[in-house]
Amino acid sequence: MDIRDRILDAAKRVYEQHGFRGATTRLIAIEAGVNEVTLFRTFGSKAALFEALMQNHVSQSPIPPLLDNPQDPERDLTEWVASVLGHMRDNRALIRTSFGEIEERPEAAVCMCEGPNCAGMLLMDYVLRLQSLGLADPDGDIQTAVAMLMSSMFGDAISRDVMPNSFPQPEAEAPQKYVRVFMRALGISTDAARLVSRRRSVAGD
Amino acid sequence: MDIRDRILDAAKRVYEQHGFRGATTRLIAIEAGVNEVTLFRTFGSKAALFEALMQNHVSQSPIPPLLDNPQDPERDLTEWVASVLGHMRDNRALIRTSFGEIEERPEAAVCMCEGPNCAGMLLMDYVLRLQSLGLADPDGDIQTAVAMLMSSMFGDAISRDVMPNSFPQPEAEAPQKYVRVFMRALGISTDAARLVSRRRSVAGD
DNA sequence: CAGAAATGCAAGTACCTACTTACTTTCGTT
DNA sequence: AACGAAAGTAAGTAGGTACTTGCATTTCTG
Repeated sequence: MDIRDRILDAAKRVYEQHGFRGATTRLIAIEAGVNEVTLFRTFGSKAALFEALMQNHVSQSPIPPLLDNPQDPERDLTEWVASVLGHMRDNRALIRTSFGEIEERPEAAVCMCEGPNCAGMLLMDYVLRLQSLGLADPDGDIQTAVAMLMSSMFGDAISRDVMPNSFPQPEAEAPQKYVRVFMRALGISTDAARLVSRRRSVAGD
Repeated sequence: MDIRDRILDAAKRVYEQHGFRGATTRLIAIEAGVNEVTLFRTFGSKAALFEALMQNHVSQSPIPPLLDNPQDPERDLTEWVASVLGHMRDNRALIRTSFGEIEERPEAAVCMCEGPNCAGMLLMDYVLRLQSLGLADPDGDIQTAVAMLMSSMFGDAISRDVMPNSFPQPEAEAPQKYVRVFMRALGISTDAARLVSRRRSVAGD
């Protein structure tokens, strides 16, 4: 592994645990198994290191999988929520730490928001498509429901380990439970889904 | 104002902005308008100061208002959500900062969770009461819906200023919107509410 | 194998940190 | 006016921080 990447990796781990101020160049160098001087020779300064770290993170953060034409909404949504929530959980320490430093270093948090922001728009589009297909109540407050589902994933990802009893159990079934409540709020019933596939197969004949 | 409280107040402000490491005793003393030595004479150490700060915060954090017997669920819930969300918003910097330091100093974050934890239980009780009164669908996933509403408030409080477009607009109407989606997910209709008041008034005759 | 580039090592700079000590000033109470 | 408690002031300690410098060592490359 490249020494640059090794330092970036170490910096991420140390940052997650100690924050920007606590992530001393000495700690990062030790964690990376390199000399502290090498760190400065490679990145120039601590600030530059963290800039590179953030760029690195966004560039290799998987774009949330797009949802193709709705077929089985519950299955599609559950799979999607599981994926997005999984990604958020994997990065919970990073999200928490950068959010905690919003006041001092907003860039990091803003950078962490890009993914969820984009994911929310995808979800919104998907539900609007459902609605225009007549598979969701025409008077449902989609915008609010989407915000709530996104917040549910956000909250689950960063708070579950602190207050586990406040979240759906078991952890693995959370995506399905969130999706079911979400669908119910928007009047997307499983029956409607079946109706569609029937309608589709008829139209396909 | 007592000098102790002045220091505690200043410490809170400085901590919100700079975190534990960044909240130097020097900065706190300047912000409080007292000498740094006075700070140490009053609290003994920086650690003790922050312990006092947290105790102070929980002690003067208003217990979320209890919900009495359900009358107009939408109005009750909206009022309650507005109050809880308002409190969370007021403390968003504190919540974010302490959550960001969970890995290093879990006490602070755990302390911030007490309120929401208790609020969630109150909400759950309320909805269970609605359900037992036949005012909510008997097969609704109350636990999940409550978790989602709590997460929605949490997310709104700490993320709205970073990604305003991802949350219901305008800000002031967010509580009502959250509650309506919540009620819909659990089959608590406004009609049901009217039904009750009618039932009540009949019973009262 | 030779030269160059990358890395390690030891030491040092200038500054910040929590915290202490010794002394002086302010101020309310008697 | 006298006393004592609470506050301020100045200085210092011991350690940590980002970052630099000079030189030895390794490692890669032609």
